[in-house]
Amino acid sequence: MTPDQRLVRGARSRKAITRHAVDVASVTGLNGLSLGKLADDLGLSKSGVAALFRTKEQLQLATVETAREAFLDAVVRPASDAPPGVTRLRVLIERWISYAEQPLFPGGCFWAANLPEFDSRPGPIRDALRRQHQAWLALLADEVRHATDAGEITDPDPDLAAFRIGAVLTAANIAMRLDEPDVANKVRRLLEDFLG
Amino acid sequence: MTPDQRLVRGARSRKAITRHAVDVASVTGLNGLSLGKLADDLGLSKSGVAALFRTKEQLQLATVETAREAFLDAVVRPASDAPPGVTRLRVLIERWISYAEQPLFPGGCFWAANLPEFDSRPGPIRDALRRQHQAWLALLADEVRHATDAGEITDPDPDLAAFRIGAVLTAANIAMRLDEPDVANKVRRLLEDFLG
DNA sequence: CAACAAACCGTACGATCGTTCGTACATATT
DNA sequence: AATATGTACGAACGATCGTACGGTTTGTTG
Repeated sequence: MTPDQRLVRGARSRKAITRHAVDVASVTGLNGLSLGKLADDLGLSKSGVAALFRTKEQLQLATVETAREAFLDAVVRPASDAPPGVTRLRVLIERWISYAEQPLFPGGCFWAANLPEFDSRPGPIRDALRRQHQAWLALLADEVRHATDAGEITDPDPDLAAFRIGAVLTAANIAMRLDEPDVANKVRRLLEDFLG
Repeated sequence: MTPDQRLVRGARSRKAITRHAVDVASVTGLNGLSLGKLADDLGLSKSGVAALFRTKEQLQLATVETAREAFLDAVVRPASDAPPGVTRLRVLIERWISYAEQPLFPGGCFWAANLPEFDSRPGPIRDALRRQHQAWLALLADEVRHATDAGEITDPDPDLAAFRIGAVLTAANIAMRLDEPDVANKVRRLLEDFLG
């Protein structure tokens, strides 16, 4: 069962395209993507790009998925080395701040950039973005739960705590994008206040 | 000095167009605006709309300004009846929740929808949106300052408090747009916890 | 009355968009 | 060896975009 090299090639091309599309979409939004632009940027033909994803919406969906993988690699996976509870929570937050401060994507947080554009437009793209957003909040909530179970902190509503953490982080992303000073420390103070 | 009726007419037309443009932009974003679409929606000609605003960017800027006025009418001005400090802060927050829950604009908060789209794109639109965003946070901070000066609450950093309130509110807007349940009460609990 | 200005329209322009079709080539399958 | 599949391309399509020009109508100013 040797792998089909045609499919391997295709998968590699798709990945290269969506990885670049993530960068573009973090600035211009998923709607700002254009097949011609992407093709030009990568030295491909427009029809070639269009053929790999049968429609633009599928390109956008694949882009969303690629963004998720990059986010997991940069933020979530590194934190899984830390012990559950408050310390892992701290690593997650610290990683997220780096993710926004030395931007993994040139436009900052991918979801902060694209959720507002699609949250009022029903369809598979909104569904995918919402699913990922909820997964991120659920991850935070789980860690808060761990922390309360271990007695590290006391919090009556882990879901609410996760909502609050997520709110501060995405607000921090906007503030950084608007070139406001000292945002990272602002966030650290707010969240340390919460964890202490 | 009777007013020039031609200019009056023009101003009224511009207002009608930008008021509709605000609604559209709250869903599709300011980039999703199109002269042809706006003209069709309002029964005008594309070239007529284009002539009233000399360029699309100026239409977008006028749209941003119209959104600001509508926001002031719906959220800020009603709260100015309440006495400064905690109670006015409460009215502001309650008004903002209504503003997002029974949306003044069909796509929810105008700035939550458009700031992420322009925060990485230098230019007059980003500048205008940022100015308004900062004015909103400054308003919240001023009210927090009033409250601490009056001894109603104790808070070492009103700017940080405003950042926190704004963060929770915009996160609430997203959550509502994603059809999550009971968001308003979530927010009320978080902010009451802060004000109490 | 003459000159001007603004609102508004119809038309047309170049550009860009997503999509489709036919084709060439490499790889798998039978 | 014959057939099918997937990548990639060039060319062309209809649609839509922002903008520009000329002309008509209505109101203002000299």
